[in-house]
Amino acid sequence: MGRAPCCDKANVKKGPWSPEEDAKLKSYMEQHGTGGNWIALPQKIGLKRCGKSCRLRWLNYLRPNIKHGGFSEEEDNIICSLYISIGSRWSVIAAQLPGRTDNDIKNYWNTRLKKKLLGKHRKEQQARRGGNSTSVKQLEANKGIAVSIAPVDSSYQQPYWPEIPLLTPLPYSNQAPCFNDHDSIRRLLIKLGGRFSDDDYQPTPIHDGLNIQFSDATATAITSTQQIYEDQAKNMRSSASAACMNNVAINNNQAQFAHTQYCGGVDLVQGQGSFSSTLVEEMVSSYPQRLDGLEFFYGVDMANDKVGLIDPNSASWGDTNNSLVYPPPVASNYQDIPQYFQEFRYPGTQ
DNA sequence: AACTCCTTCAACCGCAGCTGA
DNA sequence: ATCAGCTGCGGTTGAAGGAGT
Repeated sequence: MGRAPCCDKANVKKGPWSPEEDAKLKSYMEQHGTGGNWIALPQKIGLKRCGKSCRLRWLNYLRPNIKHGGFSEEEDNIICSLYISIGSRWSVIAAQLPGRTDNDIKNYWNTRLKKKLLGKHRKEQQARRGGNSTSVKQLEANKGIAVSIAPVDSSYQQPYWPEIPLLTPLPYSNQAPCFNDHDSIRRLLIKLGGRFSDDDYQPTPIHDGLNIQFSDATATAITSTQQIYEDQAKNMRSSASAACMNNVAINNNQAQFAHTQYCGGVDLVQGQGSFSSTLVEEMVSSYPQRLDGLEFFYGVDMANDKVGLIDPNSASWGDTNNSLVYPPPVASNYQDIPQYFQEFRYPGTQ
């Protein structure tokens, strides 16, 4: 016996919404709100729609202050930076962009930003490697297992490590991090949906424990890439970018590989939230201004627009209402926007 | 003009998590 | 502790329109 359907599929209208339906829903929502029950709402207002469909229509289209299209460069930077940091958690990303919906951002990323980024990245790799790069199609074909495959032969040169793109320091980022206790960080990360190990640095082959079968060549390349990360991390332990690589490359023993990440200039696979909490703590306490997009570690209470300790048990980062009512801090100048993204957005201007 | 291919984006679907009984 | 109902999320689909031939 399967799960009971949320509505009577046979008597439910699908497809595009008519202006009349929009008007009904909008008018009801403005007067009454959901009444705490989306499922019952369509019946109340005489719509032959699934409750989920009503919710989606309201959140993505009818809700006040929704912006469509026309993403600014600032928004591009924020989206890219957050995607790099946290992956495809569109609701969290949307919460950083007032008036934007997760659906919009997701569409924008999938149809435009990703292509631009990959295209740009490939170009640069080709330029650097004389055309020996992983193609976009290959990356896509790997179904989220996108790893820039470095040649493993003896002539292999130092890999290309551009700076991790950095957001302009946020207004509150010069504050001392509030999450300086191990458990708070860990609980918040769990709240955000990750799984985290208490184990500290434990070098583990990047492909260990994965439910993914790599070809020998790919596995070799991943191992090789991991070695590069480890070497880089050892050499650059003092930078957040090294810590990022270190995290991603090493602490994947519990990983559920869900996201294709672009980090540190290399497309790589990031375990879903399997950061070492100690490393996170180290990053937070030592290099707060370099935690791209991870400003939630800084303890900003968005709901009250103040810096302070968020109760990790009550913080709700997916709350789109907050994003509308309390605009998040946004970079206000471009002097620190990474050259990479400037070039990516305005090719050939530098 | 007609056709095909590509891009965009609104909407759908299924799953996971939360909550209350 | 378990279960059912509901919500929220992210991946995917498909219609519509634009671009190219």
